[in-house]
Amino acid sequence: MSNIREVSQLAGVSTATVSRALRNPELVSKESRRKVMEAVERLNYRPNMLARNFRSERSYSLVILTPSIASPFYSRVIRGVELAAQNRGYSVLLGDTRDSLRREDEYIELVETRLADGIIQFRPSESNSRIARRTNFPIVYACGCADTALPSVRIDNIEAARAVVNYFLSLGHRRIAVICGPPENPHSIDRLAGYRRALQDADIAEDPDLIVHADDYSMQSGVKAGTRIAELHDSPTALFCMNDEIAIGAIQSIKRAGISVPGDMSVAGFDNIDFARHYDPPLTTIDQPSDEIGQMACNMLIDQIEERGVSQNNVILDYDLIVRASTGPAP
Amino acid sequence: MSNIREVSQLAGVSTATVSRALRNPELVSKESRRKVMEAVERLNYRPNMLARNFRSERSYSLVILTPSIASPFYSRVIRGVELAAQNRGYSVLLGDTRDSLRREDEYIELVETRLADGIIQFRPSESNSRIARRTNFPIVYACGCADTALPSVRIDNIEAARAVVNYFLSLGHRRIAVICGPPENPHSIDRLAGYRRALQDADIAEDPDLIVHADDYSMQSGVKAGTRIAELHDSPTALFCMNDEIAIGAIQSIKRAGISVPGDMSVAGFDNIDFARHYDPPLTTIDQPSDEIGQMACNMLIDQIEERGVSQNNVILDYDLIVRASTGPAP
DNA sequence: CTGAAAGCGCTTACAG
DNA sequence: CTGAAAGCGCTTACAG
Repeated sequence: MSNIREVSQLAGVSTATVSRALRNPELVSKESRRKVMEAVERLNYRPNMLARNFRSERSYSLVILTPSIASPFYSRVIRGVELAAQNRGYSVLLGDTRDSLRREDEYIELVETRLADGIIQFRPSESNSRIARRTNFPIVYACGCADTALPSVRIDNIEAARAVVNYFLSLGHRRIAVICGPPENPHSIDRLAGYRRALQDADIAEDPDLIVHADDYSMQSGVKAGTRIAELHDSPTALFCMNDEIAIGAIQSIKRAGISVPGDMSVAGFDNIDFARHYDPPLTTIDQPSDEIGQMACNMLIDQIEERGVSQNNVILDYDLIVRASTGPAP
Repeated sequence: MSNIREVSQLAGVSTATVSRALRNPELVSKESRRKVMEAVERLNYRPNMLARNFRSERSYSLVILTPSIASPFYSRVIRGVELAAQNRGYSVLLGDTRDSLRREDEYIELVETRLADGIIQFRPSESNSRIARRTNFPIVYACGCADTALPSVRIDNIEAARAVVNYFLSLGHRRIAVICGPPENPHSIDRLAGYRRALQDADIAEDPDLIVHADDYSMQSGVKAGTRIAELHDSPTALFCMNDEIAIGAIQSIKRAGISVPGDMSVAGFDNIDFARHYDPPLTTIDQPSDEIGQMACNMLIDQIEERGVSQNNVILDYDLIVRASTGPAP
């Protein structure tokens, strides 16, 4: 592998000129530039980025901290991050934490040891997080909730959940159930707040039987929670699930119990994952602008890194209620 | 930020001793170790990995080259890669190529400029690839086909496809259709070969009408291809789809056309993505050991990097035929 | 516009 | 077991 010295010798200039010709061509005469480029070409020289990064004290990479890369929703946000990062010359390091704080800590280490310039955090909660204690590095929260003062990009979960329930109400539903994620999960808390607000505004008393918590946001948990909904004595006519996977699992249980969707019960999800429109029935859901969230979070993070100032932006993007065949008028 | 010199001064030893105490503690006396650790603790010293990597000419990171991270199957393989990488002290750089050769090239640059030590390639075909021309860096193909001489981890696609068709035959089906991916796609080629072999062995003449090519491996393309299957004059009683997304899209079209699955037509997929078991009907499919493929590919790559020898291993893992409710006896 | 030179923070052969 | 010293390949203030 050739280095900058060999290039400078072949080109008959100093290493400084080679460096300038490569990084800041405008600082160098046309003639020098030509000689350097020719030498680079002949030697098939590729700069050693390990040296460059070390010298410039920048890794030009970002860590994505996510509970699971294998989530249909998050993986789309990650694509957005990655696109924006590549456009600005940054690489993306995958930090699949598998919900383990130890693993998360290991990825935060990457920033502390300079292997990454900043973090995009998908986990909505700051509690127990090492990040909560040491926020002296660039970070942006993506897809989070209102509970962070740090820069973030997200939708308004309370309003979006409220929109779903209001839509049910407009169809004449009065007994509306909800399947949340885990009780302490910030998304669950916000979306449940939206559910409650909509019911209150419609003067409908809350029925604790209609509020079910799933163990997590998986289809499997949706199956389990859906079974409980299907077994209710006084059956609801509508069901709001806090993500599409839970909705899909729940519908499976509900159909299996002989309840038709949406004939007997309307079901809505959240996120608008690719599968939503291909399920049977196609799923009414909240569309989050996943790509845009990812790109914006990434650009905000890089701005933060490059200007070395901490912006306190909390960007709230629009969601869309997508109506499909899984919901209909109250029976 | 403190550096190694400050630590050495506080500990009263040389920087060499600090370095050794941190990387090869066994080379250093217990007493020195203690002093160093104490100083590290007091200064909250974190080694500058940018310097360490530069010095040791290693980035300790790998690039994953994938057409899309937002694929339910690949994202699970990626999780496996990431787990194995973290266990061995490597980071994973995301190379979502979006099927663009220009983007793929930019990621290969990372290896050429030392920012990555090797590549895990998911794209099965080598044609048009820069990799095909410059294979002088560590690389492992994951989930590929038989067409590479380079190290790889995969299942036997021909045999797996054959197993699906043989299973259809055992249920009494004789008119068996197939929806492939794009014609030039290596997975399509292999799986179609398996389909053909099974039919030949059963002395069933091939009917070109029953072989349909989808534009890609998406559900949307499955919908389109499924429509063509549903419109066939002499309807098949079984349909093999080359991945689960196509199968899901196809089933949607088929059901919409009034054909019951599996009553009138059995449908099978490939990959066993999470949604397969939650679809309606739950999907018969080929389970690929995604996590194991990812971990093994990663470990093979790191072995290659660290031993600096190119192993020519082609590892072929077992698949499983998972029978669910989307398939049944021929009508 | 250009070059000589210092230096980024480590690691590692070498000598003791 | 330890330290002094060289050096990895760049970048960049400095002087001209």
